[in-house]
Amino acid sequence: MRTTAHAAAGRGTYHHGNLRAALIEAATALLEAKGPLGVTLRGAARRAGVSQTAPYRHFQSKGALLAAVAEEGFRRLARTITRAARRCRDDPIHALQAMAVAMVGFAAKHPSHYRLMSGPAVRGRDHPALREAAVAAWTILTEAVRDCQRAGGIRGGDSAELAFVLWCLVHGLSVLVVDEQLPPAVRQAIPLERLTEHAARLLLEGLGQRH
Amino acid sequence: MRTTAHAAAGRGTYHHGNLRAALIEAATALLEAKGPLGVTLRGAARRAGVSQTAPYRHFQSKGALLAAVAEEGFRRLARTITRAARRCRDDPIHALQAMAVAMVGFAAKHPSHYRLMSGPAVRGRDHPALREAAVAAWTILTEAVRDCQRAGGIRGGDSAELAFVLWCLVHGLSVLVVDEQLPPAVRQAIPLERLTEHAARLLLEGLGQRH
DNA sequence: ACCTGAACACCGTTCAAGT
DNA sequence: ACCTGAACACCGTTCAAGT
Repeated sequence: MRTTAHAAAGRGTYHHGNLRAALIEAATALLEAKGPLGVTLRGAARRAGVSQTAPYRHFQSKGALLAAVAEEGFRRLARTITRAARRCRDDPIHALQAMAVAMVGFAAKHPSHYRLMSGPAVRGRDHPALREAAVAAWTILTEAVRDCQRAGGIRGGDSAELAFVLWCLVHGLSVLVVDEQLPPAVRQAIPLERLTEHAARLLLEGLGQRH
Repeated sequence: MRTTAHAAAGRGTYHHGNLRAALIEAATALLEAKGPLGVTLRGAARRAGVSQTAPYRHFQSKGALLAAVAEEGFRRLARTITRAARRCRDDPIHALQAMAVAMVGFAAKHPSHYRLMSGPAVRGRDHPALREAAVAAWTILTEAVRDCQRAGGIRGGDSAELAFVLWCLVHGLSVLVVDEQLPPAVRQAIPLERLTEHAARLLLEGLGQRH
């Protein structure tokens, strides 16, 4: 934030400011303001107060800048679900459900950012740091599943596999929300939070011990 | 197909050929060949053998053309899952599982097309025909759920709500596949088809009568 | 080491004009 | 009714040049 204010004021020449961080910040602002199609390398440079070609000193391409923005998104997502889980450390199943709700809530609150994170603009294959951040978020969920298994809340077996199914469900809901593709019949009546809880509960019942 | 051949041969002047269909076809070809970012209004026009501005007689904008391509994708998807279900008409639960596998298979086979269908490039809100096609596909799944309920395979209640949860799960998996975001631990060992079956089974157990 | 300016090959879209 | 050509305001990226 401070960096942007600095650039906006136009006092510095940016010759020793942290342009890299400023560009990530500018791109993020563009993303939230104008959506994925509104993010432009030139636009980010303008917003940071530098020439159109300056970004190439810090990012190999537009994709590399977007990857950095997405990476930051995954870090925020990880923080968000961690915080949600901490609030119910006593009941692992409840914690898992809270994480699911928090994740969908994050997507609903930052649709463009979530879209970028899961979009084709940045493929993790080309950006190791991005992939790491994504895996870190995903690992948190896996560990929460393992906690549930230890506590006897859900069946045994490969926790990564079980966590993956939950991830699919929550990610699928998030993406539908972000793309405004919730079927009208569903969207009309049910608040998002209850919808997520409901979906997670159905799955967790499937993951129960009884089967 | 025939239209493209016709255009490629360069014999007609396209003054009465079906340019609209030819453009949809050209855009689809570009999409499959070069991915979502490779689809261009000018490129589609070139491929169809007309000037850059000709498309505007048939589509209000690039978005409208993309919406038409996405619409066709939903129709193909609907056909695909219908066909899959027909092959096991005797067992509704098995049919539902087959539909899930077919849907993920469709996404894996046509990643760019699936991406476009669920992307931000085309919002259903602005394109009623697209929305209709999407709802039609989604309705097929809902009816399959209802069949299961009648047969006693899964619990009662709002079939749209249950179908929606299944849709989230399958769509989430499809999107992860398309975006190449399957966690390494998962992708390494398990073939996609088995993964889908496994995910669907877990959920369907959650949807069972016992709870 | 970091940044600028001009340039290239593209875009989507508009508008006047052609048949 | 349907299409073309020139034009406008943008892109991402490269390259030589500046400090």
